[in-house]
Amino acid sequence: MLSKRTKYAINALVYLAREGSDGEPVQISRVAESEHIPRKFLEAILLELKHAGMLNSRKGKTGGYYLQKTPEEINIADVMRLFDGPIALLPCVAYKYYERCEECKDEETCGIRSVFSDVRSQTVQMLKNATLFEIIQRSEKLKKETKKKVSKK
Amino acid sequence: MLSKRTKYAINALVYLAREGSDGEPVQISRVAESEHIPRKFLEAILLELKHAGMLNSRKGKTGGYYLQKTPEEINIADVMRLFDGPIALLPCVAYKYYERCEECKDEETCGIRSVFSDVRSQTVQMLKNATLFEIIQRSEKLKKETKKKVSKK
DNA sequence: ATAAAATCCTACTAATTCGATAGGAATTAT
DNA sequence: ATAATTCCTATCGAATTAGTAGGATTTTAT
Repeated sequence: MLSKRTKYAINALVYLAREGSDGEPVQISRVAESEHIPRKFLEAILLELKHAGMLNSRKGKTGGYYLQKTPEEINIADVMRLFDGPIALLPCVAYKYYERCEECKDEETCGIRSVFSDVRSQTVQMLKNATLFEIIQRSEKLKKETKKKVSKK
Repeated sequence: MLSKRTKYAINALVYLAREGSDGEPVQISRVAESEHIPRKFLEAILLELKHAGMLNSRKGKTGGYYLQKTPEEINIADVMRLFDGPIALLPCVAYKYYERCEECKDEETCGIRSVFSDVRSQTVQMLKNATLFEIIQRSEKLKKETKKKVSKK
């Protein structure tokens, strides 16, 4: 399961992609209140997203956070890796975080590894495609469908 | 990432599927040594697999563990759920372990949920197909391919 | 200049989970 | 009987997670 850090990060990013589309910075406390995230905790999360190059900030009185990249460029895979580490379920099939399985006899012919390698590929592909843009699009599509349902009743 | 419990469980199950194909029980210590799993830790794991109906055991002098189901019937999804809980990355898209996301405003139109719902479906499908039988088959196929490579050199 | 308001940074903490061990009870073949 | 095995409960140390505290730093507005 995703850690709360990652969940909060995704929600904050989506919020910033929506609210801060004019380029004006949004204050931490606004994001925290709107998305129901503990203020101080969010502070640390946004800072880490900034260090990772996804966000930028302005300090001081009119300060706040805003996207450093476009919503098309920021994807869930990168956010997950940042906070939760590898997406792979086994270290021996991880890409950035590769590590040999201690107990493994022959990595090349391991059937378990073969299975989890496939799972990783599929998952990473889907999460790379899941950009902030894609998420917002999906949600808008779902809202339209809900409206239809309601008006039919 | 998988917990060590789950990794050990999968390795032990594959071992039992291979070694215990005659139906004779295999001792814990044999599995532990062969798969490099701490003996006492493995004891608890096998017991849990028994309680879940995947293994059975014989007590006493000639005792040990053996598969309760066929290798085609035991799959990785069930093993993972047993030790690590839900396969879903968000509680709101889990099947057996469903829980609402506290901070979520509208589950029905949540773009994040939509993405992770797709990821879950794909992952579960792959892991359900990953039976002990499938794993052993894959490993044998890989061994053949390795032989070819070696003999070519 | 100064005060106000924001981000930035370090350190700490309580609770939970994880991996593993210890010790003995129950069971069974010889 | 006894030897060898599974079964069961309790415990432990280390790591991780979620969150808090407090103040340093930076910037704007007056």
